[in-house]
Order: sequence, then C-alpha cells, then structure tokens
Amino acid sequence: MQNDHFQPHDHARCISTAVDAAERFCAAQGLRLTPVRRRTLEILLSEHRALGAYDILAKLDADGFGSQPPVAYRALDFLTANGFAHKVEALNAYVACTHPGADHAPAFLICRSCGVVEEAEAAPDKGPLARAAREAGFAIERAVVEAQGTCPACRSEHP
Amino acid sequence: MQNDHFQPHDHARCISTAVDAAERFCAAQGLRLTPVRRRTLEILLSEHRALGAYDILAKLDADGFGSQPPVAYRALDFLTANGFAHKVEALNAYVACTHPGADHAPAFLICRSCGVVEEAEAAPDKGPLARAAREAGFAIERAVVEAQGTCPACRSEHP
DNA sequence: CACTTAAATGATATAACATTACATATCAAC
DNA sequence: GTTGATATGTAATGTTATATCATTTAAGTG
Repeated sequence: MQNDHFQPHDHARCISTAVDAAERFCAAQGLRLTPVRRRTLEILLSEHRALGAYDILAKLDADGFGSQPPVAYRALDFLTANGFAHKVEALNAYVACTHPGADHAPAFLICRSCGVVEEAEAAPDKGPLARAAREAGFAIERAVVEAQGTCPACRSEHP
Repeated sequence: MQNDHFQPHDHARCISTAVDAAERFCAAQGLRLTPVRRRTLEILLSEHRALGAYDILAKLDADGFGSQPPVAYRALDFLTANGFAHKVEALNAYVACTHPGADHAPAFLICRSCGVVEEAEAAPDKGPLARAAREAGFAIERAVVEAQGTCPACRSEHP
C-alpha cells in the first residue's frame, strides 16, 4: 500500500498532491477541470471518508454552485470517469482517489467505526475471483472489491 | 466453481435444491420460512439474475401478498441474513444463493449482457485484498467482491 | 472578430431504492 | 385462553439517481 490513511498523516499534502495530479492529467488530456469539478474533488479530498452525492451537493450549493442533484452527479461522473474519484458501491457514496491519473482497479478497506476508506490495488488478474472467472470463461471488465471491517486505530481504541 | 449458470442447465433442479436446503436449514434452526419468505425465495430462484426489491414486490403483490416496500425488504432481510440470498451491491439488487445454509463469503460474476449472476467463493483470507488488509492491520468482517464483464455464452453470440 | 459547434451548466420533474413508524395478526409457550 | 414474541399490513417519508430541455460558456474556424 502506498499510504495508510487510518493513521495521522499530512493531509494537506494528500489534497495538494491529488489536485495537482488532476490538473496535470486534465491539461495533458485536454479535459476541463471546471470550478464545480475542481471544488467537488476538493470536497471529496477534505476527508478520507466516502461522501454521499447529496452531502456533496449541499456543500456545492453553499459555495454558490447549483443546488439540484445533476450538479453533483455530473461532477462525480467526470471525476470517476477520469479516475480522480471512485464510487463505493457498498455505501452508495464517493471517495477521492489518492493516486489518480492512471486507469487502475481500486479495492477498498472501509472502516465501519470511523468511516475512513483506504484504497488498495485490486490486482484484477490475481486472486480467487480471477481464477473462478478464468475457469468459467468469464471476461472481467470491472471489479468491485470492498472490504468492510475495523481499522487498527479504531480497534486499539475499543479493544 | 460448483456450477455454471451461464450455460443451459436443469434449472428446476436449482430451484428445488435451494428451496429444500432452505426448508431443512430453517427446520434445524427453528426459523420460520413463512409464505412470503418462501415465495420471495422462489421468485429469486426463478432466474439466475439479480432482481430489484420492487420487481420482487410487484410479484408478491400479484400473488396476493402486501404491496408496500417493507413486505419485500423484510423478506429479503430474512433471506440474506440466513444466507439464502445475497445483495449485489453494484446493482442494488438481489440474487438467490445456490448453495445456501452455511455462512459463506460470496463473490459474483455479473454478465453485463445477459444479466446472469454467478456466485463463486470469495476466499476472504486469500488474494491481494487480504494481503493489503494484513499489512494495514485491518480486520475484514465482510467483503463485497463483484466482477462485471461478459460471460462465455454472450461472447460467443456477439464476437 | 463573428460565427459555429460542442461541452458544460441550470432547473424541473420524476424514477428507483430503502426505511421509519405504527397498527394488526399469527404463533408458540405457559 | 392469555401472554409475549414474531411476523405482516399499510401509510408516510427518506435517500439515491436519472431524464429532459433550456441556457450559457468555451474552443475552433473563416
């Protein structure tokens, strides 16, 4: 794992790194990181927890952007399509990607206690699922891999 | 994999096997497989595809059971709590379990083309995710593992 | 610069998924 | 048969997500 956001860390650096990476990627690809999109990314980056689309919408509204659902969903679509954020299916919520840019297969460790979502690499060609898929002749295009449990910080608090 | 529901198979046997297993398990555990619950299981078993709660509700209503959402959600809660069915998070929909009874960690292969959902074993202690969790000191309690792609039958039809 | 076109945003409405709360009915145990 | 626990019926509401159409903004072209 590149990082461990269950532990205290320099979070300002998480934000600036991710925003910088998104900016560079968009510049290189001719994508437009517009104000709503950029702000949505910053909102997601403000915590390592998954936020619901309507939580994000409320913040965007407070910041003077539109107040209707498509405002948030469009920004999230852009961010997820380009790998700057991911949807956590088990929570119907969204997290910023902390190593964006490249096309990658995310897996998540979701702490039930503090809500922190840590991103790991899914390695879609390895593991038991990949083996089952090969046996069945099934071609995997996308994998949702989300583990729920408790992080070390929460377990040491409530032992 | 115990089975391969992407291919033609004796589906009546799938149904009777699963219903029988549920009946035996409930008898052994003192659980009540009431008419709504049993019918909900049969509805789920009627296809190897994931059904939305409201699809199920419509069928229950047509069969003379209640017509309000809690009717379906309560039956689904019972079935999922006891391992007779699972929720597919990526689809917000439900599938019958084809090898119910024991507490197990399901993984799914979901065909985007025909909608068939095949259940495999997630093997939560193996694979890259388990390794990442161990490194981070994260204790996995539940894992959502859902691969989306195309099944062999669909690929041979649309090559 | 003016025009064109594509992309993005604003706004309304509605669809799809899920839960709370409370009343009634059923079942098993005593 | 009364009691208590479990299950069901029903109304209302909450939460998540999309379709549609009008308007605005940005980028490219003559």
